Amino acid sequence: MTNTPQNTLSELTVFLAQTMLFSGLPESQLVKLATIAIARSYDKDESLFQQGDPGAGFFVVQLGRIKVFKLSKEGREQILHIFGEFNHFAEVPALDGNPYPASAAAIEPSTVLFFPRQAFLHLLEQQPDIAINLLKSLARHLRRFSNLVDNLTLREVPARLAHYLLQLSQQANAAKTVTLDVSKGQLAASLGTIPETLSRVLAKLKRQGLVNVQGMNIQLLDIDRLRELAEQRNL
Amino acid sequence: MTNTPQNTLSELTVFLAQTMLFSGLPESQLVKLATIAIARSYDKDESLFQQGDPGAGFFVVQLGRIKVFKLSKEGREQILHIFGEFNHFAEVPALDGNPYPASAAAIEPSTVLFFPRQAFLHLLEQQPDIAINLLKSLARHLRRFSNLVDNLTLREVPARLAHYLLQLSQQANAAKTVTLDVSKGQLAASLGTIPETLSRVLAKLKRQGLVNVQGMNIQLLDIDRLRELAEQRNL
DNA sequence: TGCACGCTTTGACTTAAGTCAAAAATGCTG
DNA sequence: CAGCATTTTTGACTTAAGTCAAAGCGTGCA
Repeated sequence: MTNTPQNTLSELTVFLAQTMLFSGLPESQLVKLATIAIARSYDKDESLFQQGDPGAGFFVVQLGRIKVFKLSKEGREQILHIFGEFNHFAEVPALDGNPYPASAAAIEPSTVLFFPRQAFLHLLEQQPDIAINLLKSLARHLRRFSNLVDNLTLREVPARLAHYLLQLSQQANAAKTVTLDVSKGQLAASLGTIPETLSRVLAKLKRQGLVNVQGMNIQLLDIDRLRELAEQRNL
Repeated sequence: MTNTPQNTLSELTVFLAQTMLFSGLPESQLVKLATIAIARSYDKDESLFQQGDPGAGFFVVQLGRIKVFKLSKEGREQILHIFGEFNHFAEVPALDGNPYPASAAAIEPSTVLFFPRQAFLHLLEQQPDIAINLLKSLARHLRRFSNLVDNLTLREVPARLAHYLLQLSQQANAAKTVTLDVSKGQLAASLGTIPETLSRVLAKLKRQGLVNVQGMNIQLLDIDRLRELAEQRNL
């Protein structure tokens, strides 16, 4: 990790205004926020913090992508979410001061803004608007979790994969061909499985004529049946 | 469901002040809150709302217990959490107006206070203290979820069960014998499994001399090994 | 250009946990 | 207290998904 002090204050405020958390705030508040933010850069695979570390503050992704994940004792990884530019995470430890409940690492070279807990709490007290935005933000995280639990326990791997592919397609406004935004290994960890299983399931979908796979590009051949598969939860 | 208008306003304010969400609020605010609250009673197994229903508002449990759960298409149930007296839930749909992401039902005869979305949002705007409490509350929910995902995907059933039993023991300040607070069927649904599997796992722990089971009472015979088992995530 | 490393795939096998069905236990309710 | 309904347990079986090991690929670096 390296501290990267190259942002000017006005660059920072412009950036902050584009995040969900700080959008709509008056310039004066943004400047204060920019003052307490600490820019940090991370290499690919470098860790930001580990599960159990004291909750020192929260992060806003300025550039790159950060995965937040849990690790089992045997080393299996469950990715909770991957955060991209303008996203923020770890607000809860920043709020309650308890340890981070998960770990975080950069999946590509990344720059983040770190907001130390105390300074942030201080600002929060003064600015109720931030509290409202923070509420929205936590609400979003909660819906994500609720969805994750649903996927992980009530659907089997093929359904989770189909669901994921359809979502990707959605985001690329209903494109028939999608490009994976993470490596297959990371995708497996996001779907709550391992690379071998993902590979086999993809091969099965291919065999059944639902998709065509070449590397990271996946052609969705039969959206209807994929949708059916995604809907069909558990067995 | 029946509306139960028997609370007096002062009874209500006294009650509300004891919830995490409304603690520390001035009397005047509590009265306003009491005015918009609607008391409802439910029989055992009666539904409060279903996944997908429009987010009409949130709930505070006055009496009894409410389970919040997801259902797979095949009817398997995953309990997200069971809320008891003074607990509140479904704040997110009340905040963002989107549909309930899960279903809720009474697991015993229960009375809840329902806070309709619009009236609540109105109060929220006027009272920043409520926003702060709400933040704490959502933070708590998020930590719970994070823990749930950990359990469900990174630990196998025996570890989840051991973890649950130890937690129960903790709550009864380290009692050696705990009484299940829910039926075994509901416990299975909380642990992300089915009654048959739970039954078998309990039998195994018994065979191994870790516990003694008689109905809902479970004697923890070897806390250390239980702890080991709980710690041991996945295989 | 080539080779070396990491990622992905494939194969053979194991295993945790689900399914279905029936028996046993429990607990209400009249 | 009997009798019925629900819950829990047990048994035999199936299956999804994990493990371990080896083989393919593919990309980037020297």
